[in-house]
Amino acid sequence: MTGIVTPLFSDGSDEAAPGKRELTKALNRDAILKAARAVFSELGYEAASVRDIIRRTGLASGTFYNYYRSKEEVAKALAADVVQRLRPILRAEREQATDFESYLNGAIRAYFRFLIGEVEIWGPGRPRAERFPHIRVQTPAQGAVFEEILASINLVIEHGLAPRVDTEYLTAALIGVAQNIGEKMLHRDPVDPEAAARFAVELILRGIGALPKREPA
Amino acid sequence: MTGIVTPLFSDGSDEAAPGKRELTKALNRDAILKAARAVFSELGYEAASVRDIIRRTGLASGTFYNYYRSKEEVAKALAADVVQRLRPILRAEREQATDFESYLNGAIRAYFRFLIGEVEIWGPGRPRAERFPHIRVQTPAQGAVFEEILASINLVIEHGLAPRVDTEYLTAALIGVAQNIGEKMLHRDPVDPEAAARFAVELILRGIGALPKREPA
Amino acid sequence: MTGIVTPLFSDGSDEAAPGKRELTKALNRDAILKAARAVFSELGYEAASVRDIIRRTGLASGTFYNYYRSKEEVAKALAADVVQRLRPILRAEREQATDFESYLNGAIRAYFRFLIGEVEIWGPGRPRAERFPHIRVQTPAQGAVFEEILASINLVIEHGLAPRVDTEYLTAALIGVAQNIGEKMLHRDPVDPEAAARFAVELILRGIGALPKREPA
Amino acid sequence: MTGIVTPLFSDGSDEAAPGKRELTKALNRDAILKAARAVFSELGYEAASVRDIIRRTGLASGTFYNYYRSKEEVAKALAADVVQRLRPILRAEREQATDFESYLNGAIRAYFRFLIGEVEIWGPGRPRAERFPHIRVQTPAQGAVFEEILASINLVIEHGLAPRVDTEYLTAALIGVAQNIGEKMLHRDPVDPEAAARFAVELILRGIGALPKREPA
DNA sequence: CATGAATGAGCATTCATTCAT
DNA sequence: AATGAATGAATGCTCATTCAT
Repeated sequence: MTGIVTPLFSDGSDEAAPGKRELTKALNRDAILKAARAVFSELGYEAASVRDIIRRTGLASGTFYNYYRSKEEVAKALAADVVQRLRPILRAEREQATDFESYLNGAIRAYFRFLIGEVEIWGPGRPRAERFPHIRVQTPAQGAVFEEILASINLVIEHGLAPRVDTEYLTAALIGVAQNIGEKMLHRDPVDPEAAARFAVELILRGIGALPKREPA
Repeated sequence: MTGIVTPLFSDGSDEAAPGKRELTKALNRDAILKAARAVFSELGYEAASVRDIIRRTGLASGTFYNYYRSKEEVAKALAADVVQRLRPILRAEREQATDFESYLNGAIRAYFRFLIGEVEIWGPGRPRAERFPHIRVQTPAQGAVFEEILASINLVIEHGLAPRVDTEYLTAALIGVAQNIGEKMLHRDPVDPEAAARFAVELILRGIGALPKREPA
Repeated sequence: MTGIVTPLFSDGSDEAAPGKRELTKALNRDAILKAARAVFSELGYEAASVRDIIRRTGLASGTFYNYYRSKEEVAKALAADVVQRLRPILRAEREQATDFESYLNGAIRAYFRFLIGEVEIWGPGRPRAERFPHIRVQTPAQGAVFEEILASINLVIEHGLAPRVDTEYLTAALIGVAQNIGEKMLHRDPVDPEAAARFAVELILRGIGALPKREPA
Repeated sequence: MTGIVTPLFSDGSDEAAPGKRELTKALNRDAILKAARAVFSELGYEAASVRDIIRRTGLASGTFYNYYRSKEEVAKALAADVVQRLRPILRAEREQATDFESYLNGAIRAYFRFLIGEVEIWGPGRPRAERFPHIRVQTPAQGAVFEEILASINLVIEHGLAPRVDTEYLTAALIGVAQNIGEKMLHRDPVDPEAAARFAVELILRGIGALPKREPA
C-alpha cells in the first residue's frame, strides 16, 4: 500500500525546484487524475466509485479527499484539463479561418488529431461496455470535448460565417458526425485522421451545399 | 402496498385462454417493465436501482426476482421490446425501397416518428443530467434503437444499395446525424418530424453526392 | 451472528396469535430499543453510534434501518416510551392533588419510584463517565423524563396551585433537586424512595414557606 | 493560514525572561485552549472534534499534538483552568464564613457572579442542542465547576458547619438548585445574580430550617 | 518546534439478493 | 407465486493520529 512515494534520492538541486512535499503532492494529484481517467473510461462515470479510483492509485482512501472533494470534482478537473488543451487549438482554427469551409476543415482535422492523443479517454475496448453493450457511456472528458466543439461552432456561426441553414440542426448534425466518425477512426489500423476528416468535412459541406457534387472516384 | 397481486382464491375457471395465473404474471411483468422504463429515463440507467423500479410498481421487492434476475435483465427486456416494435418498421422501409435515397428517406422518417411515440424514453428533462451536465447517458432502449438502425443500414448496404463511399464511416455519420437531430427535434415546439427528417436526409444524401446542390432558398 | 431468531417451536395456537413474522419483528424492534438504551446509558447519546447499537443486538447492520431511520429516531422512540409510562402517573398525581403541597408530595414520590423501575437508564456505574468524569451526559430517556416533570409542574402552576414565588426559578430549583437527589438515592443501599422523597419535598416546601420550620430531630 | 507561528529567525535575544520560544509556546497553548472552549460551547464536548479546534486556531493539525494528546486532555486543561480561577474564590468564602448561612450566601453569590464572567462556557444558544432538544450536554468546564462547588460544600460540612441533615442529599440538592437557577439566570435580561442568589439561598436555608418562614410578600 | 499530507479505522447509509412465511 | 425482513458487502466520507520535511 505505498502508492506514490517520496523519491528516495534527491537530485541536489534545491534552487527553484519544488520541495519534496510539493513534488509528492503533484505526483499524487496526477496519479489520482490518471486513475480517475482510466476508471471512468473502463467503468463509465456513473458506475465508477471513488474507491475504485483510489484503489487504483494504491493510496489510502482518505488521501483522495485531500485532493478532491468528490467523484464529481475529479470529473470536473478531468474535463477542465481536456478543455484547456483543446480550446486553444479550436480558437486558432477559428481565427485563421476565412469562411465556413476553411473553419470546418481546420476544426475537424484538429479534433481528430486531438482524439488520437487522447486514446485512453475514448480507449477502444471498454470492459464495462461489454457487460451491457447497449449502453454507451460518456466520460466527463468526452462530454467536455463535445461541449467545447459545440461552443466553437456556435461562435463561428454567430460571427456570420454560418451557412444558410437551420443552425441548431446543423450543429447537432456536425457534432454527431464528428463524434461517430472520430470513434470509428480510432479503431482502424492505421489510424488516419486526415482521411477521416476529409470524409466528414466533405459530407457536411456538400450536404449543406457548400461544395460541388463529388466526382465519381 | 400490494400492487398487482395474485388473487388469493381462484374461482375455479383455470382453463380460459391466458388463465388467471398467467394473466397476473403478464400484468406484473408489464408493470415492472413500465416502471423500469420510467426509472431509467428519469434517473439514467446507471443511477437507477432495482429498488427504484420495484418501489414504483408497488410490488414486493422479492417479486422482482421472480421475473428478472437483475437490473441488467430488465434493461435487456426493455431493449428487446423497443427493438421488436422498431424492427418491422425498418424492415418494411427496406423492402419497399428502390434505391438508397428512398430507403434513407423512409427509414429516417420512420425513426423520427417512432421517437415521438417513445418520448418517455428520451424524455426531455432528466434531472440527473442537470447535476453533471457534461455527461450524456443513454437508456438501454436508446442504445437498442441505435443498434437496430445501424443493423438496418448495414443490411441495405450489403444488399448492394450502397452508395460508393466508405460505408463504415457513412453509417457512423448517419447514426450520428439521426441521433442528434432526433434529440433536438423532440425539444422543439411543435415537434415536426417531417422537417427534421427532411433536413437530415438531404444533408446526408447531398453529402454523399446522391442529390443535386440545394437551390438558394 | 444470529440475533433474534424465529422460535424453533410453535405453540400450535394460531388463532389470534401474531404470525411468526410479526413476532420476530416485534422481538427485533424490542432488541434494538433495549440495546439502544444500554448503549446510550453506557456511552452517552452523543458518543453512541448506530453500529454500537446493532452490534449489541447481533443483528446485521442493515437490519437496523428496517426499524429506525437513525440514531435520533431510536432516541425519540426511547423517550416516547419512557414518557408514555411516566405521564399517566404524573397526571394522576395532579388530578388528586388538592394543593401544591399534596401535588409535590405525590409527584416526587411517583418520580422516585419510577426511577427505581428504570435503573438501567440512570444505571449507576456508567463506564463512559469514567473515561472523562467531568462530563455528565443525559440519555434521551432522561431528558424526556425531566421535560415531562417540568411540564407537569407548569401545568399545576398554571392552574393556580402555584405558591407565590418566581415560578421559573421555582421549577428550575425543583427539577434540580429532584434530579440530583434521585440520582443519589439510586446509589444507596437499600434504595429508599420514601426517605428521599421526604427530604426533597420538605426542603422545597419549607423553602418556599409552605411548611413550618422543622423540629429538631 | 498560519495562525501563531514560531518566528523563523531569532533576533539573537534569547535570554529575555520568558524567551521567544517559551512565549510562542504559551501563545499557542492559549490559542488552543481558547478555541477549544469556544468549540465545546458551540458544538458540545462530544460532538466537537480535534479538527474543529485546530481549524479555529489557524495552526497546523499536527501542532495540536505538541500541546495536548487528545481532545480529552484539552478538556481537562480547560476544566483545570476554570477550577483554578474558581477555587480561591470559594476558599475565601469558606474562610470568612462564620456559619453555614453566611457560607452559603457567599458561595452562591460568588458562583453566580463567576458564571456571568464565563458566559461563553454556558453560552446560550448551542445549535447542537436544538437538533435534539431532549439532550442536555455539559462542557468539561461546566462539569468541573460543579465538582468544585461540591467539594467546597463538603469541606464546609466536614468542618462541622453542617446543618443537621442528610448531608449527601443536602449537597445534591444544593448543586441541583445552583445549577438550574444559575442557568436560568443567564437567560434573563438583565442578568441579575443577586436576585438569583437570594432566591437560591433562601430556598435552601429555609428548606433546612436555618431561616424563619418568609414573610408574605 | 511547526507543518500538513498520508493513513486507515470507523461511521452512516444503501442496495442487491435470499428465503422463511 | 407474492411477500418483505434479514443479510452483509459496498460506498462516500470524516477523523485522530503519525511523521517526513
